[in-house]
Amino acid sequence: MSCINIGIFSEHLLLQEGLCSLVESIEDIQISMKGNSIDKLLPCTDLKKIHILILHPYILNTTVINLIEQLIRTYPKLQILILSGEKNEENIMKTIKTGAKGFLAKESDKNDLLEAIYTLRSGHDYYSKSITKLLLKKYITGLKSGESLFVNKDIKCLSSRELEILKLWGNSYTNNEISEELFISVRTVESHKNHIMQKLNMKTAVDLVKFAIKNNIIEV
Amino acid sequence: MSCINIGIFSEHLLLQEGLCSLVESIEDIQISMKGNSIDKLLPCTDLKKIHILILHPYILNTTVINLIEQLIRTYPKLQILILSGEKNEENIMKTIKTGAKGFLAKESDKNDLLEAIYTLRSGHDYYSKSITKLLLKKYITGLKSGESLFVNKDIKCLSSRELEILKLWGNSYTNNEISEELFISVRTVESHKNHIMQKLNMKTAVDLVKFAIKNNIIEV
DNA sequence: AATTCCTTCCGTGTTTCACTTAAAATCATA
DNA sequence: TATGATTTTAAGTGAAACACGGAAGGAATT
Repeated sequence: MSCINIGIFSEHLLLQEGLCSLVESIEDIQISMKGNSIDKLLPCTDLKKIHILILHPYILNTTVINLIEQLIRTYPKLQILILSGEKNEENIMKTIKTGAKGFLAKESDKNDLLEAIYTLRSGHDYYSKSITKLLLKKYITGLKSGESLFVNKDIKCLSSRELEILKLWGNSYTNNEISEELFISVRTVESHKNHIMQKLNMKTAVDLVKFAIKNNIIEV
Repeated sequence: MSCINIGIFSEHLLLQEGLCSLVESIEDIQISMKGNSIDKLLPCTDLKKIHILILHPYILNTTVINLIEQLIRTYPKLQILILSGEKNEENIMKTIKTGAKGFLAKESDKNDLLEAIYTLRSGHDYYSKSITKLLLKKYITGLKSGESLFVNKDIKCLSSRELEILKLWGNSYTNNEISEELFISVRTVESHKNHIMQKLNMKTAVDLVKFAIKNNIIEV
C-alpha cells in the first residue's frame, strides 16, 4: 500500500502545528503540504499530489464554502476533510453538500482523525457522530416537510436588483435613501423588499439582517 | 527551577490533543490537566495545582468571558492564556480586560506558545503581535477621541428591562409578541425601544441588530 | 406565441418608528 | 425620611416601513 499524502491547513498556525504533530509519526501518512492561510490555497499546484486535504476553518462562511467548491472543481480527485466546531447546521449542511467528503466535529479525537483519513482514502465518506446525527435529522425532517427545508433560503434565488437593495438596506440605508441612490420610487424599494422576504420566507427585519450577515452580504 | 504545571482546554478534542502533543515533550512543562469541555472547568479543584491554564474557545462570547472572570476570582494565582482566532476586537479587549494574562492569535506558532508560557510563568503578560497592535490602536484612539469611544454605545447604559426587550426583539419577536410576553402595552415596548435607540445613538433597526450581535446579546 | 421572471409602480390597511409628554414606581443618598 | 434621579409604564401624533395584492412593460426562454 502506498503512502497517503495529506495537506493540513488551519487558520491558526499553532493548531496546524498541533495537528501535524498528531499524524507526523504515522508511517503510511505523509504530510506533503501545510499552512495557515487558507485563501492562498487555490493557486497551489502542489495539490495535485495530495490525496486528502484537511481544512480547519474557524467559521464556515460562504468564503470557505466557495473555496471548497473551487478546489473540488480544480482538483476533482482531491478529498476534503473538514475539521470545525461550527454550530450552525445550515453551514454544515452546505459544506457537505458542496462536496466535503469528511467532517470531524468537536467530539472527534486523534483516532477519529486517523479513521477518517483511512476511510476517505478507501473511497468512502466519513462524518463524526454529531454530524451523522445531524444528517439523519435533516433527512427525516426533509421527508416530513416535503422539501420545505431545501427550497429557497438561499441567496441564489435573489435577483441582482434584490441583492443590491438588500446590501444597501443592510448598510443602514432607509427606503428613501435607497430610492434616491438607485433612482427608483420608494414603493419599488418596498416591493423588492417584499419579494426578498417572500423568497427567503422570513418574517422580520431582524431575520433578514441575520441572513445577510450569514451570507456575507453585509458585515457586523 | 521547578516544573510548570499547565492545563490545556479546547472545545475541540482533536485540537486539544494536538496542542498537548506540541508541549508534552518539553522537559520543564507538565500537562497536569486537559479536556475539551470548558463549561465543566470551574468546579475542578485540580486547578489549584495549575500555574497556567491554556484555553482555546471557538468564540469569545459572554459565557467564556464570565468563565474567565469566575476562574480568576476562584483561583487568583491562576494565569490564563487564551488561544483564539476571534476577529471581533471588542470581544478580544473584553477578554483581556477581564484578566487573561496572555493572548495568542492566529499568527502564533509553537515557539510563541512556549515563549508565552515562560513569560507568564515569570510574572509578565504575553500578547502576540496582532494583539499588541490592537491594544496600541485602542490606546491611541482612546487618547484621540477623549472618551467618545467609551461613552454610550455600550450595553451598560441599558437598563435590565431595555436589555430584556432588545433580546426578545433580536430573536424576531414583534412588538406585539413582546408586549404579550412581558404583560405590558405595545406602546411601552415602543417606548423602551425608543430609549434604547436614543441611548445607543442609533438610527436604524439594522444598526441595532448589529450592535446586539457585537455585544453577544443575540446570535447570528 | 406562450411562459416565466424581473423590474417597476400603486392601493390599502397594519405595524413600527420618531419625537414628545407624563405619571407612577424604584433607587440613591444625603 | 425627604429629595432628586432613573426606570418603567403609557399615550398622541405624524412619518416611515411592512404585508398583501394587483398590474404593466420588458427580457429571456421555450
